[in-house]
Amino acid sequence: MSTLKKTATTAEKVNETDLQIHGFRQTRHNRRLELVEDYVELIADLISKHGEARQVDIARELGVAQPTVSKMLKRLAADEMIVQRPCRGVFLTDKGTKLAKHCRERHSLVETFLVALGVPAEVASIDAEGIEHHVSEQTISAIKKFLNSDGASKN
Amino acid sequence: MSTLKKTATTAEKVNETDLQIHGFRQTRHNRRLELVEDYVELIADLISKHGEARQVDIARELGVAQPTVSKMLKRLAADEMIVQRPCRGVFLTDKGTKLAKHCRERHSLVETFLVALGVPAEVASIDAEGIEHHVSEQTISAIKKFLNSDGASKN
DNA sequence: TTTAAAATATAGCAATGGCTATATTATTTA
DNA sequence: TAAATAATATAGCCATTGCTATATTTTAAA
Repeated sequence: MSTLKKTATTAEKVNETDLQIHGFRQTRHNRRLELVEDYVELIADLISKHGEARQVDIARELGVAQPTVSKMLKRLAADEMIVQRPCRGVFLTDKGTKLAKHCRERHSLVETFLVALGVPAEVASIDAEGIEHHVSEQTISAIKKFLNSDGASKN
Repeated sequence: MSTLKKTATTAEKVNETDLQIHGFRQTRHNRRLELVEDYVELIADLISKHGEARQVDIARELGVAQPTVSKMLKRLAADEMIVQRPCRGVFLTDKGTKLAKHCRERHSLVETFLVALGVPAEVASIDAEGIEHHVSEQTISAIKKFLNSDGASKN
């Protein structure tokens, strides 16, 4: 009945759907990085605003419980994104700083872009939060190009 | 030391960061729906292309194992998104069809938009996969408006 | 109508990301 | 310095999403 049935177990099918598989795999991979990116980005924000990033602050900002943050920070420390100093909060390593910088730039770019498109600021803020992690370098370039020409056309 | 410390345990803080919390909560909520949306969208695609959507096909397209699909379909059936017919694949309920339609439209809109922005088709396809789940109705409207005016300016 | 093959289901494991309740460890302050 | 408070860590639970290995059920074929 199905055109797929006959070859469902053969190897030829693989090539046919390779791109699709790659797409979903890439997306799943991005989804696993989302939380890490949220954390380093938030930690950078807290440090720049308040000079420190404590677990209670992170937990409050993210809307999760403190032990959840504690567990995640352990993971980030294992990944060498942060260092923890007792009762003094967490600090970004070079690696973490680089990632945070990248995320902040990408985040603000996406948010600016949405606002430029006419999305209300509050909604743009929420959408950007989810979208940012899935924006490739090529799309970043395209957005930058758009913002430049858009800005030029309005001046 | 920190400006947060003094009031960290008081209720006043809540209002101050309410929006931020709401943003992350919204994003976490969206993230939980991503998989459901991926499935119904893919099921709709498979049915329209091949007249049926079997677990093996879904698994191959998503790049996961068949038991993973089996488990997820159980959840989708419990959510009344699909009905399962043994050895005949899965079919969308009205509810599932509505969601799939919405997702497909949103997905293709985002992909079209990225291409219109100048993102290479292959990259646009991957990025759209991740982005689509985080695009609000307001952003959809803004994109539609852009595509219309963009199309008009080139005609 | 058995048998072979295909499709689906189940069992059982692991990692992740939540939670509450309860230590433990640092820092202040009395 | 001892006690109180603040910050962090740990224990132990749950749900989700993946996996492999192995049933079980359906369909098709001999």
